[in-house]
Amino acid sequence: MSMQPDTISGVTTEAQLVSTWRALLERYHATSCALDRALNDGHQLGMSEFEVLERLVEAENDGGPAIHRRVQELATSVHLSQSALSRVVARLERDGLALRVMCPSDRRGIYVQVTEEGRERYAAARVTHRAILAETLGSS
Amino acid sequence: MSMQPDTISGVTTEAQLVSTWRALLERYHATSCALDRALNDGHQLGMSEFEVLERLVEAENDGGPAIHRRVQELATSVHLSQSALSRVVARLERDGLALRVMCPSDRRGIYVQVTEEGRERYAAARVTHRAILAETLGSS
DNA sequence: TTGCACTAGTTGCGGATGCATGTATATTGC
DNA sequence: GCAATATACATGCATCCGCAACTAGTGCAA
Repeated sequence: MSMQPDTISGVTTEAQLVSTWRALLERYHATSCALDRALNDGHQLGMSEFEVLERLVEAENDGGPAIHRRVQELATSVHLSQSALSRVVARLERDGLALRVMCPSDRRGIYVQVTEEGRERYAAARVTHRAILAETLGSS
Repeated sequence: MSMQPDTISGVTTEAQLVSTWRALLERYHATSCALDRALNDGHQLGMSEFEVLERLVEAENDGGPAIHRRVQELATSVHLSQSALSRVVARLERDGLALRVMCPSDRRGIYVQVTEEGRERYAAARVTHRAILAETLGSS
């Protein structure tokens, strides 16, 4: 019965919006489920852990071996709350994949540094990660 | 040092795949966070609850007022595990938005039926939902 | 210096999810 | 008809997440 969605102008239709959103959800869930399962099964790594490791390794490659990352900076980059990121880092540290280093200039801040084991674990997981992306996103 | 990504052919580059995936994550998180907050604040509804209500209402509109949905069917439709969906339905029922009806032909199965209050709550939330989609996905 | 507001990160807590399992019902093979 | 197997949903449990509160450190101002 009710009011039709705004189909008249060239502006995005409500129905189009919804179908875009559903497609986005579909792709997101398919990919993240496959990723999470593959990373967990093959590398004992959650998606969040992988994403954080990737940022740490990228930062190292970009800026030389001594560049680390601030916790907050990492949080926005991987779309997690600060508290969630704090715990991801705690898990990485517990598993020997990263290190918390006190920032000397501001003793509240923490630098997060990937360890050698972290680099190796990431390198291995990266192959799996890219393969899943190719499988799942390639056939979009 | 290492091997370059497969940049040669017209096939999707690894780097393209990753940037596609990151963009997807960005859009997903931005939209789902905004949605979840708006639905919670304005309508006491989680995203999962909203999605399930939407499926129930759609089923009613498609097939007349007596059509319900199987739990498992709903689960795949909203990208939740069967157990998660069982609990979503439990919450909807607790809040008076849906009803579990025993399926007479197969007494293991249950039909989920939206209540009048559920329809009203959905109708109100729908406006918010579409507005957020327009804001967040429109400016893609 | 001392007081106060602000920032960085951590932690208590409640909620949502997936996996494995449990319970009840249906179906199949004999 | 009956045992074995499969299906549909519910539940115990562990994990992860966000919010709010907390701790520690910084900076500014009187």
